[in-house]
Amino acid sequence: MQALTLPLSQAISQDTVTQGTPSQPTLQDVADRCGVSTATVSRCLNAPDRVGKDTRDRVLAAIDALGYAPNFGARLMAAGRSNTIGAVIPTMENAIFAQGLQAFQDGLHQAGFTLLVASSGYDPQVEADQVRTLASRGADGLLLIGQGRDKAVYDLLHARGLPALLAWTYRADAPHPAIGFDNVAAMAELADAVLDQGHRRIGYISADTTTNDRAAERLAGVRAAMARRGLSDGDLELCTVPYGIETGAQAFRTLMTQTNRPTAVMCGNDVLAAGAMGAARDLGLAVPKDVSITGFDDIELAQVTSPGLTTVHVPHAQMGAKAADALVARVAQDAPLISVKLPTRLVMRGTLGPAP
Amino acid sequence: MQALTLPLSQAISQDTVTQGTPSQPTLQDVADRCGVSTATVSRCLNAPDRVGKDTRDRVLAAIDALGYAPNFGARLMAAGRSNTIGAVIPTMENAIFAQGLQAFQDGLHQAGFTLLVASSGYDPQVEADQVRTLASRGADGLLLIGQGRDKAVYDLLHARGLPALLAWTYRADAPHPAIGFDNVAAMAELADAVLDQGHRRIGYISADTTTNDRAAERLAGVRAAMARRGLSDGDLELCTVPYGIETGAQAFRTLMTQTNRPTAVMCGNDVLAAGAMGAARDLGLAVPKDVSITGFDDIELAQVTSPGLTTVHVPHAQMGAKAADALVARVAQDAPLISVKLPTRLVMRGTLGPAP
DNA sequence: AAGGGTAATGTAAGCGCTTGCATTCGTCAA
DNA sequence: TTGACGAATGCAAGCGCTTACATTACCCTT
Repeated sequence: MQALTLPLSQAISQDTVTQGTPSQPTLQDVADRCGVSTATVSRCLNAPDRVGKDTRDRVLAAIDALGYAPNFGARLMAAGRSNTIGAVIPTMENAIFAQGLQAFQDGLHQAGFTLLVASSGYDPQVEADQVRTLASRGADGLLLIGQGRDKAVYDLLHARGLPALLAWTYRADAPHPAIGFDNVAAMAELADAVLDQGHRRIGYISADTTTNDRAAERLAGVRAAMARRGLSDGDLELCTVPYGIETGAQAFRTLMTQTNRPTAVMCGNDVLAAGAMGAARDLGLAVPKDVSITGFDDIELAQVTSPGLTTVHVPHAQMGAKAADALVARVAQDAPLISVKLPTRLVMRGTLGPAP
Repeated sequence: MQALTLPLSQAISQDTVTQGTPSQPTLQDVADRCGVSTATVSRCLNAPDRVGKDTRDRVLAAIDALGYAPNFGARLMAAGRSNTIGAVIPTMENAIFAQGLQAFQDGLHQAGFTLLVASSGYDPQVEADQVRTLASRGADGLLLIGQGRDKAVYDLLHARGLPALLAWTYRADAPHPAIGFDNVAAMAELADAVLDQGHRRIGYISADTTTNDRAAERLAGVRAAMARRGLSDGDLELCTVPYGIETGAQAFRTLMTQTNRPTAVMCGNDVLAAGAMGAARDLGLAVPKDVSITGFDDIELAQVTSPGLTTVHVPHAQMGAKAADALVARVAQDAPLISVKLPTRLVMRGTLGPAP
């Protein structure tokens, strides 16, 4: 065992740098080896029932023996299909999309599809780039997050004939097929619960609403709920920050150090809320006695804070799985993409209490 | 706004199902449009300085006008390079690899490379499959997690001439280039800190050590530290569970409900530790007064528990960035892959205290 | 026994791009 | 003026695979 204080250390082992030609076995090699044509081998792989049983066995054995694996580029070019679905998500940094994406990937894998993931960092320009990249890589279909993006992107998809499914969003009036939930209504329901506890000064920590339509919708949900009770916009103290635990903490401090501070701080998602929880602890504020805090998404984080975060549960896994099924059906059987609205559910843990 | 209680709902909008041929513009189209050969257009893209300035401008304009994007499959087949790096990680579900991966992706993107991510679910068989898939997709290089995997996988990589870099691991005696940290030493250091607090009955919650060499190494670190103090294996209460917050909680309950229970519970990573924290709360045990808990990794979760988790900080972002640089250099300039050991650091938050 | 049908397999034409080599053409030195 | 040379460009051969169509070999049916 080594001392832990070793400095960042030096070269130890290295791989063998490019030598000879490791050239892969090709269809032709397999064909030669069992005295059939490449067509037959190809059919063994793509339509096994169109090949005689013994030939098939022989071919499969040869494939195994040679360690043959089809060349993706060639296949893509010849067949025009890639058995690949691309996904562009805003970020991989936090766990918001992790569980849904994992389910999505599992679903695809089961159907023999591969998932290509790209992240945009919430930048529309980058997202457009990533879509282009995935398209030119031959993705057969795409999963995108949210509705809000440049028309140019939708045009590109249409021009390419590339089916796209939107996720983490659902709006009855949306022009594109989507699978998700109603951000507005879900956050409004949570806001109702908060207002029911007698809170009238509400703080709200939001992600940037200009490039993130889910964030905008959630904010709209709070506003709607407040309006229904006759509360004005002035009763909502808004603080917009980038996603992150630390930024959430800062925003919370900002909200709580002003005069006439809110009695409840609602957050656009659990990550921000977790940050707020930490800041509350540091400020010596008891949750929910001194201040209530809520989140949104119900990711793992929400169970870990103390007390557990009151939040909105989103069926991530179900959404990912259904999205995979839908896209596979669309790509493989030309089934139309259909919008689906999934139910969300309030999860009352311990961070929401009556107004002091 | 809709009622939140709406049932999982039905078809609303659908995309236009396959029509006409959306066929993309090709190199030939671009070439025709400006009266040059495809070779010239290709060179404009791949070796601009080998083309006259005015021709180049004309071609680039045409590319823009036509919205041309190169066909990846064709390019891969003709050139044999894909400008793609693949990564196979155990899971996307929790945040353990998220931050490192994000940094990795950023680094690659900056160098003009694309990242392909696949996850294995800690299943060696699936991992081997994913490696094969990525290889046949023309990945120019691979990032893999940990050292432990079947020799067949390494053979495959070697046969393909596919450079691979291992991450989240570093061992001086390792046969393959790796960038990471010394799991054994890092966990031993943490165990020393625990033992320094007078704990003698140690509980340890581990992930499955048979398919996860990092988990095995961390466990070895604890054992080594204990051995150095003359403690026997009997003083270590081991509980092995799959990764997860809930499984961590269960394991903690198991450890604490037995007679002669441990005074400190060390966990193989922060996710398990977060679960343990929750279980401690539910059992009415104060941390660290009644029991100490430690984690490993220092992911976001670790800041969110109350009190904050005492853990081992791993330089995820640095690791991801360096891995990207190394692989790009290897692929683009044939630079040898070099093993790098990064420093870890104990983070004393609040969950480790003196033995009761 | 002949004709027709079917299942199994082979033939060969691309898919869109890169790149080694050939060609063209203008420039410059002798 | 001529030849050599280099820069710019064109030509065309693949890269490994899929698939429409052609061919072959059987097995039935009448």
